[in-house]
Amino acid sequence: MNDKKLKIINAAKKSFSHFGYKATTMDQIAKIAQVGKGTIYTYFSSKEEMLKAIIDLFVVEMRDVAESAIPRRQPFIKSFNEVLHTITKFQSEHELMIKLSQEVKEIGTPEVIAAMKSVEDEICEFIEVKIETAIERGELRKCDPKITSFLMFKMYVNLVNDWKERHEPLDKDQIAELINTYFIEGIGMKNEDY
Amino acid sequence: MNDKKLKIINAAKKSFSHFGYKATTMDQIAKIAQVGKGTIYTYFSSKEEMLKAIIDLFVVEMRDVAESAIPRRQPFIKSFNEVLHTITKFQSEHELMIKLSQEVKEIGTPEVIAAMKSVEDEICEFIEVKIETAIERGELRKCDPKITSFLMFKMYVNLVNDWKERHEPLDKDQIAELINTYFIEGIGMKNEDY
DNA sequence: TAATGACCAATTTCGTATTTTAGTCGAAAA
DNA sequence: TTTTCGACTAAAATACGAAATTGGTCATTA
Repeated sequence: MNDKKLKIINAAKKSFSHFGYKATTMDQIAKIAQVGKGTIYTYFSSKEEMLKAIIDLFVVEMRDVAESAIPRRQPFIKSFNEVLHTITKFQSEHELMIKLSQEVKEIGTPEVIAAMKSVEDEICEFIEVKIETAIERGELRKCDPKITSFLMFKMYVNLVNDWKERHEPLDKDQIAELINTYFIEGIGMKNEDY
Repeated sequence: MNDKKLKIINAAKKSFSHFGYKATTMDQIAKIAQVGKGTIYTYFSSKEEMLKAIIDLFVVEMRDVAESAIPRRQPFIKSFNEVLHTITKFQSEHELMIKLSQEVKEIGTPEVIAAMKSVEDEICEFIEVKIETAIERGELRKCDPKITSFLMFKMYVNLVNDWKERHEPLDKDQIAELINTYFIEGIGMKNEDY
C-alpha cells in the first residue's frame, strides 16, 4: 500500500472514529489527509468502499489478536470464551468500533450496518474453523460447524449484551461457566447422573 | 369487563391490527367502537394504556395455548420446541402481532417496542416456571432457571429468525433437533464417547 | 501523468405554515 | 347523579420550498 493511500486511510479512520461514518465528509478526509478530494477517488471508488477497506484492515488485526489469544496445546473449547472476550475487548478499545456501533443504534446508517455485520461474520467464520479443527481432533462431538459457530457466537452476545438489558451484567468468568454448562455439557440428565 | 369497555377494546384491537399503533387515532377507535372519544378515557387513561391492556389479553390467550401444547406426563424438555413453535405460530396467526412487529422494525415506535418486549418477557417467564418444575422432577440438571429460560428462548429466536438472514431457513424439526443437541446433550465429549 | 479543487446533481437540512392528534372539559343525555 | 359525548386546545407531526451540504466528476494544473 503506497504512502498516499495510507495517509488517506488513516485520515478516514481518524474521522470515522471521531465523528462517525455519516458525519464524515469526503472534504474532511481530504483535508486531514492533506490531499485533494479527487485524489481519494484514484484509490477508492466511493465513500462506502473506504469504509469497507478500513473494516477489512481492522478485521485482519482482530484475527491476529484472536489467534494469539488461543493458548497452544489446549483444546479450543476451553479457550473459546477467552478468545471471544479478547475480541470483544479489542473492539471496545477501538474508538472506530465504538463509534460505528453507536451509529448503527442511533442512526442506522445502512452502510455501517452492513460493515458491522461483516465483522460479525468474520468472527463467526473464525470460530467455525476452530470448531472444525476441534471436531477433527476429537475434542467435540460431530456437529455442523456453521450452525455451531453461529449459535456459540450468538449465545456469547446474548449473555454479554442482551442479558444486561434487564438483569445484572455477567462477568467474564460467569459467562465462561455458562457457555460450558449449556453448550458443552448440556443440561439434560446423563447416565452418570443416576 | 363491561360491554362498552369490550367494544372499545375490540375496536382498538381491530384498528391496531389493521393500521398499526401509531397510525391509529383515538377518533378512529371511537368511531369504530361507536362511542364518543371522551368515553374511551373513562376506561383507559391513555392510548398507551389501551395498547398494554390489549397486549395483556393477548398474553393470557397465548399462555393458554402454550399450556395446552404441553403433552401431559411427558418431560417438558421433550416438548419445549413444540411449545415455542406453538407460541410462534399463534403469534404469526394474529394480525395484531404481525403488524406490531412490523412497526417495531419499520418505525420503531417506543410504546410498541416496550409492548413487544413485554410479550417476550412473558414467554421467558412461562418457560422459566416449566424449567423449575423440570429440575424439581429431575428431568434437568440443576441450573439457574432465569438464565436457562432466557438462553433457550434466545436460541430459539436465533434459529428461527436470525439464521435465515444469511442461510436457508430451518424447519421446525431441525430446530427441535438442534436445541436438543446443543442445549440438552451438549457437544462436549462424554465419558461414554470414549 | 498524477493531483487538484471548482463544479454539479442529488440529497439533506432548515424554517415555517399547516394539519393532525392525544387528551380535556363543560354540557347534554340517561 | 352518573355516564356519555364531541367541540376544543396545546402540543406534536407533517408538508414543503428554500438554502445549504455533500458525494462524486472532470477540465485544468504542475
